[in-house]
Amino acid sequence: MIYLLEDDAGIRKLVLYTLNSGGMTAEGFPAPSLFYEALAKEKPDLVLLDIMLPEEDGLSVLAHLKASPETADIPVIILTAKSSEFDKVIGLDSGADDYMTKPFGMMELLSRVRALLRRTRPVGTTEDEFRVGSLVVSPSHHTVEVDGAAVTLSLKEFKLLCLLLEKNGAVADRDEILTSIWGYAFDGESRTVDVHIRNLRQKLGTAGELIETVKGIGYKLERK
Amino acid sequence: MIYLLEDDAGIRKLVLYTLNSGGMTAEGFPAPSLFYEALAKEKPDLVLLDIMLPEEDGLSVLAHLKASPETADIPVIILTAKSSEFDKVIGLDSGADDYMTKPFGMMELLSRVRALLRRTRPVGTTEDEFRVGSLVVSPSHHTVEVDGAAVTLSLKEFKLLCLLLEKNGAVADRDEILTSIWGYAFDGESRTVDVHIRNLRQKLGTAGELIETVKGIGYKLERK
DNA sequence: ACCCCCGTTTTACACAGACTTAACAAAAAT
DNA sequence: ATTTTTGTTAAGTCTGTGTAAAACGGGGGT
Repeated sequence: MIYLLEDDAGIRKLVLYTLNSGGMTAEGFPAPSLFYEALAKEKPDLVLLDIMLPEEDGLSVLAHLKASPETADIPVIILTAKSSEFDKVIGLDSGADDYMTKPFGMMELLSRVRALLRRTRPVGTTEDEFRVGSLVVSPSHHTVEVDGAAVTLSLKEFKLLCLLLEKNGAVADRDEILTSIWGYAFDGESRTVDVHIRNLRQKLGTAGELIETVKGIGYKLERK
Repeated sequence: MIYLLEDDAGIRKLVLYTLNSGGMTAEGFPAPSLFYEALAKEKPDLVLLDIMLPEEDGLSVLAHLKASPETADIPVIILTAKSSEFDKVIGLDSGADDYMTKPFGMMELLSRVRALLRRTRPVGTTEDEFRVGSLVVSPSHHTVEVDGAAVTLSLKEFKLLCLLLEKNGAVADRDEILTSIWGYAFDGESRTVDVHIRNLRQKLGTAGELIETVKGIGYKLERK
């Protein structure tokens, strides 16, 4: 299911028609309020987001999506009439996965949607679940268990944990962690990463010992 | 490492400068032949590919990349002056991961390159591992084994060992070691390198004997 | 509009271990 | 034998990480 948030009825109709013709199911919303309503009921696999909206700015909607662990993983393609480079960068850095400048062609839209779905949902990968020792993590559900007990993590902590898990035992160096989770390089030194690692280790309890420090490089999570 | 295949020297210089400033290593090639040559030696993490090229069409180069299993996984961003929708679809459907139309801004380029590397990195889990005698070293995991037993090395020791392994039996002279690991040339004489070599040999135990001193030059690690 | 709460970032500092240095011994080269 | 280069040791310095606590900032509730 693909959600489209776009106030222009003409574009909305056209895009929905294109996506449906392409074998996907899509639903359109003219305003954020309706979009949020639908979002509460069912989480889409992908969101097409217009930046210029009546009630609320599209980037604000994006921020909302990324703020909640429930929806942070949903890939987003930004649609915009502004084509200035600044907006593009802002869009990409705020968590969007792709963007398109109006007017865009329907074939290109299909290509990009397909490409993004392909990237985020690799073929037949339903088992999105990491198991390491007593630790069980499900990125799609945003849940973490240690010895069967649920653990609540903040967004950054969760992302950090997922990054380490994805590395499959390899070391994630500080730069990689920063650019991957924070999206940019800190200027000076900062204890930010350490603090989050510490909080993670603490919250994970016994499983926290799985996170190993590699001095001078970064951190890794031993796959056992 | 990022490879850039682009015939325009001005753009090439600009892009390389941007990428390097952004903390990435990049190398540029004006023609496919040189690109292929480099490709045979080292596979890049990402390729920026101009469509309009002298010798060979860029899409043809892309097809070559996708045809070989060795290089099919390398993400590609297409650079083009044409902006027709048709070309975009062609580009994306032929296996490119992203697409930029000239003239593009350098900040946008950085954003896209970073985004793409972020997406593709966890997938291409390159299992790199050196095996020499009883010694097993994995740079990405920062682990060292001798006769099956884990050995803990400090950062400098580990880098030193990796350097020697990468030389594949050839001698690493002191200057090379210093500039490669310490990043500069010492002014006066110092026993720093010797001390680290000694610690390495000691920590590696029996495998320490693999490190040979080449008097007047440096050190080498015999590949068996 | 205000305040509070919580996630996040910053600041500051202690500490362990890594790194460098110096001094001397040993080995190889001349 | 003398010089040059490398090995070894131990001491001192320094860098990077852990940790606590305070500052920050946005969102939700009152």
